Amino acid sequence: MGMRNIRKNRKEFSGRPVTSQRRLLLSLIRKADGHISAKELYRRASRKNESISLATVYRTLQLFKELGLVEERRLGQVYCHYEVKDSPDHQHLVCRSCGNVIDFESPLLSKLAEELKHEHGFNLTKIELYIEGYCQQCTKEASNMA
Amino acid sequence: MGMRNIRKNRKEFSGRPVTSQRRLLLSLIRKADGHISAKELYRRASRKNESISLATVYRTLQLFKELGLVEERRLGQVYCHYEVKDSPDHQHLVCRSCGNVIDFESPLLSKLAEELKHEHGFNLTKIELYIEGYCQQCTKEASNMA
DNA sequence: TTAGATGCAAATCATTTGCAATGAA
DNA sequence: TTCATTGCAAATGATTTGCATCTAA
Repeated sequence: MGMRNIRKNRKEFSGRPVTSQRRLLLSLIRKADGHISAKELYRRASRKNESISLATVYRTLQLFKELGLVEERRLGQVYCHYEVKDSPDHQHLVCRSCGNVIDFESPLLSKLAEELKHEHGFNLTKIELYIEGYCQQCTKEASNMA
Repeated sequence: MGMRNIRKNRKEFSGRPVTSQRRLLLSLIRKADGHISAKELYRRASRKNESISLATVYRTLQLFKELGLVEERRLGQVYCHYEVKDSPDHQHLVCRSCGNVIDFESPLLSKLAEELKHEHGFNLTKIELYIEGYCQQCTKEASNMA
């Protein structure tokens, strides 16, 4: 008895020790709506575990990246957001006014990736779009004020 | 007499004082091959003006951005590069192995911008691509080693 | 038992800011 | 003269790291 649990634990982080912090952080990332910053993840984790440190959050995020569990994205010009890796390929629109992040996807991006491979012989490992602008809502509000 | 010079100076930075630091920095950015980091700009400026400070470099870059003279781009995950604004629309490929930055342009990107406007009502002010991978050279070298 | 993880504090690194001194107009 | 700019040093904010202590296996 107990066999199944041991196996399961061993696998969860590819043989790396399963700690309560790692379990907590992974579940919070999965619960997060799409993407979450290290700081916000730390805030939420602190509610469940008062003594968890920011360093652990960063180290765990690093580990999750290496294990391919999460994806790191730089949104805006300052800090990173993290999201569960198996979420479908998509990009983000960051509204300069309300700060909301809107997800979208487009087949044009994979076409672009193909183009780069063929025309420049580049072997792509990552392709991200960084976009700024005003969302529909904020664009409307601005034009009403004018 | 002198009228022309005064006019010219007034215009150069839209009425803001023309200092030797600003002149130096602008000329160095224009001489730079496409893009340059704040740090490297500071290094080059220091050769001509020993006492120039990094703070001035950052403040001047900030001003140039506001005046629309340069464009700020985040390359890699850490720091920014700056480039003269009237350079044609293009994007960068950052090689993960040799670190070289390769410029390229593609009409697909403006198509994508159009798509976003129509499908999400987004009013775009900036669209950038962030790409990582291995350049042709490094890809070849890696496969020779295998 | 022991390699690897954690918490804490201090360290980095890019960028920003307060302030007194300086310089352009 | 006067207001903006500069240099310097200290402050920020995100992220990383050294180290002594814990803990999963």
